[in-house]
Amino acid sequence: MRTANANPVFRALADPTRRAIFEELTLQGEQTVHALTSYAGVSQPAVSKHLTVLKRAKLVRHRREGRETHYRAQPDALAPVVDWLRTYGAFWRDRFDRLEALLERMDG
Amino acid sequence: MRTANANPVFRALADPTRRAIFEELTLQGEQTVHALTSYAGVSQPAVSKHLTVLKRAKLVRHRREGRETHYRAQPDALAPVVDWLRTYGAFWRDRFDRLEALLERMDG
DNA sequence: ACAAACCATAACCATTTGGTTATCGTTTCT
DNA sequence: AGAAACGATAACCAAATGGTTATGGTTTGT
Repeated sequence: MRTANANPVFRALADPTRRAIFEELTLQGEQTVHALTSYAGVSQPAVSKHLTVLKRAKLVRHRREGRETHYRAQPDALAPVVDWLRTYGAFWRDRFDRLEALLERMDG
Repeated sequence: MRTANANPVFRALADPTRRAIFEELTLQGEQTVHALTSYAGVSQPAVSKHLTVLKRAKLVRHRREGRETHYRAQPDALAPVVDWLRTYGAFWRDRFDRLEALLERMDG
């Protein structure tokens, strides 16, 4: 289960509107496309396209309910980014590693 | 000192060639544009442009030495991404928070 | 002094991206 | 049944992106 392809995730997070949508879903929970549209300040088709990109990165899931589609954040899809930071964010790596060691000792 | 603008950083990390350059600088240390060019598999001007983007995100620093320019990674510029993950990566937030608490107790 | 090496910039190009309006298929409401 | 709401898709467009070759300015080597 080690780190899926990071590229779609980094790509998806590169756009501020997309990040805003993901943030909204994270903070407020599941939302319809309609609700997200009034939040995002762009047209409904634009939101649908952003959601498609987020979907490809597995950062959101959707659930159809009648005529509406409910989207929710899937934050564990951020794992590739966390892994990447652990490997290349030298400044942070030590802290991550110390965390892991400590947690394992605690959990053990 | 809380979290500079995250956008240039996310943008910079969105391109795989740029990530590869940053990774190379992180793992191998300071490098000239020439060295990075043979590593990256694109033309020298392309590398220069990528370095400019990384520079704007403060992910790299450069140092002129005669006719060559040495670049090195500046991984603490990843801080905005880490902060963002702490806020919106709900799945990871607990671990981050536990880390902070533990480290503070240890350092104290 | 001349030539070569190094790197940034300019000029250019094809593709991708993020947005729009228009439309279509469903589902719900009256 | 007919109208309205919801959301995905199509068609389109301007701007941004990532790449190229050409060039120019320094610095180094002969």
